[in-house]
Amino acid sequence: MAVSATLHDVARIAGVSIKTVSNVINGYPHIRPATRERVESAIAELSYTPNQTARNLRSGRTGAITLAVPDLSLSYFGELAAAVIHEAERAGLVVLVEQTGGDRSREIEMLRSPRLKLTDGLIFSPLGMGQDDVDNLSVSYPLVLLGERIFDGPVDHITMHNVDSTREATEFLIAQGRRRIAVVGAHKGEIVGSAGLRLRGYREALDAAGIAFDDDIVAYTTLWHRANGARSMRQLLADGAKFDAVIGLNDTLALGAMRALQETGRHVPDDVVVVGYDDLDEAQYSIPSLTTVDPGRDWIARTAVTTLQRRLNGESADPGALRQFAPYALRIRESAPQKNA
Amino acid sequence: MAVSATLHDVARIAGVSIKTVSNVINGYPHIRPATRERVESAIAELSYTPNQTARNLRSGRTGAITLAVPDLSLSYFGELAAAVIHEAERAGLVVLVEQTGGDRSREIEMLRSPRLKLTDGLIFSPLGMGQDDVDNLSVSYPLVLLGERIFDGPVDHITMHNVDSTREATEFLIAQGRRRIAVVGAHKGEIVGSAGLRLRGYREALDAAGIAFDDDIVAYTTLWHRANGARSMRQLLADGAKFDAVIGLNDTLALGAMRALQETGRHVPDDVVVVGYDDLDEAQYSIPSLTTVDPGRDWIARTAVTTLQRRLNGESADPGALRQFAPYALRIRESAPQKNA
DNA sequence: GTGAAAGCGCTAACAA
DNA sequence: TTGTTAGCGCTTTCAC
Repeated sequence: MAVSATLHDVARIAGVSIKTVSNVINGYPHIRPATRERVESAIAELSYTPNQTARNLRSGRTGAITLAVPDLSLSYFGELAAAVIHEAERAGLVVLVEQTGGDRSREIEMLRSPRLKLTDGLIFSPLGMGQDDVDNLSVSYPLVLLGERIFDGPVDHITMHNVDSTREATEFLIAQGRRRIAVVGAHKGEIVGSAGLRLRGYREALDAAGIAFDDDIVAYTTLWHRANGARSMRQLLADGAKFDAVIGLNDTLALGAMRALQETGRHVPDDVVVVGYDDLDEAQYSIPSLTTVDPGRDWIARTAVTTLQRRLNGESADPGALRQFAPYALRIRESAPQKNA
Repeated sequence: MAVSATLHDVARIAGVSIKTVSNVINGYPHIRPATRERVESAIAELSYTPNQTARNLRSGRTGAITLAVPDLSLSYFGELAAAVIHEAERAGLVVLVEQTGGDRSREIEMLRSPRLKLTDGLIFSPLGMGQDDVDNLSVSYPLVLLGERIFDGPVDHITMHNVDSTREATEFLIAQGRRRIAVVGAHKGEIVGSAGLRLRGYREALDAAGIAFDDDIVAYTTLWHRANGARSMRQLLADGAKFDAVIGLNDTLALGAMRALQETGRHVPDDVVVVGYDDLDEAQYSIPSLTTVDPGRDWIARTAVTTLQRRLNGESADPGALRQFAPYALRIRESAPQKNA
């Protein structure tokens, strides 16, 4: 990181060879105490620290991994990154963070970027790429894929029970007597992807309950942030849509929608109940607090790091175990409370 | 990042020397077209990419910087990191993110960590270290300090107008006719640090308006997150404190406090007005939206990166210009609206 | 316009 | 127990 002493400088001062210095630094046990002491005082005198880059070149490893997410200012990815960095630190790895903006071409470019060469492997959470781009995942470095944009790729993949969990959340609303359940954040025509899968879970629950799907209470919006949640909800209200419940396909959408509901005088949960998806920290402290799906973010972070590390250590994937699903749970709070029987 | 072709492999296939290959890669202009073509097809054939680590060793630079923050799951730091990474990318740098947890000893340890050797410089936002730890900032690599924990250190320092901006926010409340302004998030006995400085701005505004400071409406809490904002507010209410306004020393505290107010039936802004500090994305979409101080986060990120880069390029600091203040602005929203005259 | 060779700082065979 | 030496893959004088 700066002009500093080298192994040779230390060796010269201590009157030994660089090998001996190297041995001392790397904790090689069989060194005469007197020698060790001389080396250590030389190290202290020069305040020598090993050049990490040279070590990397020698060892072929950097001890760093890359995490690529759409944007850290999106709460979900901020919390995911926090968890990944935390887990990586426990594994002795540091994390370089890239932001793709969720843009397909930037994601593809990122996969081939020479900048990745700075790290040993990649944890990648795409948002713009789709099934057609699966070939781009055939890269020459260890890669762990997160999310639901691409399936059956040639890489380890950690994903959520999107369909099951959203079905369960919808069933919960139906069990509370709700029949007109609006959706905020759907993506037109999407089959895979978080939006498509969660919408499928929603529809499966409706079907099972014999409730007709009504496209008039489904709001479509691309980027999942608060502003779009609020805008979509205002649009639904302006269109005169009638509903007694809302599912935001993520928490920020739900929070934005809740805000729009309340600014037009609707009461949550008395008039409309609202559920989200992600269990952000914020979901506990919104007003009202948000009923939501906890998608197992910490589990995902931990599994991503340990899986990547296994590949870094050369373990090849068990072909049957490439895909791993995070455990989920419905967190029932005030915005869609459990009715007392 | 993986076993891959080297310059020598390419040179052999192309029938040239490695120097020529290197020239082609680095865009050296004077190469015979035929030669260039042979080299390029050899590169393509082997799908060769340069080994970044070797380049780093040679050049003494990595093209990466470290950003150390308390925790990315704290919205402020998530948004700050997003801005820093964005600016760094524009400057051709990648960013390694470390989380210190805001813990003093981990912060100090981080400054000396050999892991930093992987990058060229550090942007450091401490939370636990204080003025007494200033000596730890005398490091051998380029360092840019963010925040208000340490002043007059030997390094570039980017900070906020904490006192002025909070005074202005408080004056705004006073101008709206508020006299009993509670504070959430104060730190007992703190002089420097965000909490101490912001509280000082608050007191200056009170003094100027001839309003007595009342410790009974100041809630002390260490970690600035939603839960503590809510807890502090509940405590104030339980203690029977009387107030007509609340200043949260950051947005998450203010949002938590607002939540606690509303769950006990208080209306914001009719009964109590609330202002925060940070202008998180969320502040625009809370219910009601939050009046807050925009501390110039993007400016901070941009200035941090450009300042660090200047040091990386060997420019020494102008001693008088080590300290830079971000421009701030009060964002007036629904939680503490501007009264119409 | 292209090649040969030194060396960035370190690790790890292999010797002594 | 310690020293010598050969690279890791690249950039960069300095020749030709």
